[in-house]
Amino acid sequence: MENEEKTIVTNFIRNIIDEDLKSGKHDYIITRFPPEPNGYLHIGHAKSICLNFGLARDYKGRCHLRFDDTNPVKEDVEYVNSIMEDVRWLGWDWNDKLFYSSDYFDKLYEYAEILIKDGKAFVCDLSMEELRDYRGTLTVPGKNSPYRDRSIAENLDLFRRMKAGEFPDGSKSLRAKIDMASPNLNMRDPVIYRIKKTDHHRTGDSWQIYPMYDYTHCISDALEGITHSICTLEFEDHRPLYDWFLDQLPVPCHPRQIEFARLNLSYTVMSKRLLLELVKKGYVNGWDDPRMPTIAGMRRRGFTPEAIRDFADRIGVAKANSMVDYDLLNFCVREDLNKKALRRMAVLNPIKLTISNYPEGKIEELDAENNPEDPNAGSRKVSFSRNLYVEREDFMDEPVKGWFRLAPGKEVRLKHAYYITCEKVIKDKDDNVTELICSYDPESRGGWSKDGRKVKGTIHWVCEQTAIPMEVRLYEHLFRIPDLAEIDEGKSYLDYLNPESLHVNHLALAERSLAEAKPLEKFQFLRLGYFCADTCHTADKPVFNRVTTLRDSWAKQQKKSK
RNA sequence: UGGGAUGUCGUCUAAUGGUAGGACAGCGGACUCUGGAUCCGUAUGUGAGGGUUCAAAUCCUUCCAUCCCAGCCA
Repeated sequence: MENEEKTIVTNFIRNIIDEDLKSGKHDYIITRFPPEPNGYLHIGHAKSICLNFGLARDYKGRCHLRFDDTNPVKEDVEYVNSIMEDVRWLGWDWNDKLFYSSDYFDKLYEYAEILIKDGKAFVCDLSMEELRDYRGTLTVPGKNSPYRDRSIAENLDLFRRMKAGEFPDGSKSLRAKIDMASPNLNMRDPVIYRIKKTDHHRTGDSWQIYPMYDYTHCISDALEGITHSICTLEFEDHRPLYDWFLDQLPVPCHPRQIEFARLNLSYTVMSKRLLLELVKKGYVNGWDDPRMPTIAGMRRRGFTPEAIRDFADRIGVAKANSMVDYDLLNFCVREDLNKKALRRMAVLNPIKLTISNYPEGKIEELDAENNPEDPNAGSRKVSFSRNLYVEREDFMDEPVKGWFRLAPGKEVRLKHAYYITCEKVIKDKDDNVTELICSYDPESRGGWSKDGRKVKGTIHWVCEQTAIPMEVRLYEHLFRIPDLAEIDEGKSYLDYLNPESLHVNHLALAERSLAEAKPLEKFQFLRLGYFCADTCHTADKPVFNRVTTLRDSWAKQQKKSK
């Protein structure tokens, strides 16, 4: 990924790193991406991944992949695997720096005993409900636990017995002894170990107690020698606790936690909980549904890693909460796919077109360039005959001002083929247009004429004899409103799901070569947009997903004049 | 009404006391065998008030708005 010919835009984290390097605080940097394996990665994670791995790349440091797996009831190897696949697909490499917080369970336990021996942690018998009462509220201070003053020996004994599995889930916890009156709730004697008699996906049944995030994360960072521990804004209040643990314990170093604003994208949600609900309740077809903002979904939709990385660069990194316009994502894929995607012709809503003066039974092979943006992409043959299909929307019986596509008496160019003129419109008894009879100019083969006559409109087409039917899935935003944080009183985000988010089209016809597409291969269907062969695509049953449309200045103009 | 943060074009983001800049979106135009791409041009912004200074987005001050925190989740 060295060749990303991008000018690096600075941000406040890079400024901090620059200072740390300049002052000699660090000679190199180590970052980490620490997902919890309890769901699939989404575009918001991609922002964090590109930030952390991108920093490591640019500063010639390294970035660890660490699974933050301290809560076995929510976590699963399925997620571990999907996360590794997605990070790799995005183009990043953690080399041999793959870790799990569970790798540190022994060390974490030892440290906990140190805290106890130093009188900085105690075993508490309060139930969850009691603990809530004792914690106080945002405005009133908490009260000390009645178990706060147990002797060190008793704490040690109880903690060891917790570990040995002598007590039921939830009956006891190990808590840090900090300050129940702290205005920061996180400092009110936070729980650091809880009893969970649940098997862990890596450690099996060897643990009956599991450490909490706040305790685990800072120590894991320190053990790995992380220099800059980058997380999202909601952990800002946790930083004093992050620092507190590291100050109490004989850890090898003290990483600096830096918080940035997570990504919000318009017309979608970015919460693992909500995404899980969409999957579980069947509002979408799995984590890789092309409408999902998951990496897996976007991959299947046809987004490229390059486009996503470019997007991550463009949105920048800051501390202010923000909402990024989905159009920026569209821009990024279009820009990438414009350079790479081979052009093909397909008709989504076909109408029959017959060329009256073209010999019956004749089929000729015409040259068609594969990508005007890339001379090396070469060309292909497309077959042409008397019987064609064109896009129904490219014909207008009574054309509006500025229309330069097909209309009665009008001449247009069939892309790569001939000039044709619409001579006759055939309609059924309900006045629906069923067929267009046209004439062609044999002198215009290839799509131009010697007399230099101007033909403004160019439309795409397919040949009836050789076209193949296919299924095309067209997508719109998953939700009807841009900001799901702004929903009406008493409504759920589910009430804002867009019922139109998926259109399945079975009418579409494509030029023959598209049958040979490989799953996940991307094309530009001329004048229609970028399309990606679905994971279930086969030559016998071609299925394409629309990644995004092309820019359409005609449609925009029409919308405006309406 | 506790604590922590954040406010710069419509959106995202730079500017570290010295000309408020870029990108997307928008608008206008050129060009075009994709109404695509490309190229050119253009409008729009420092939350508000006060203060310091030759000079303030930046420093001080008073407001205002928004977000986060009361899991044995991360």
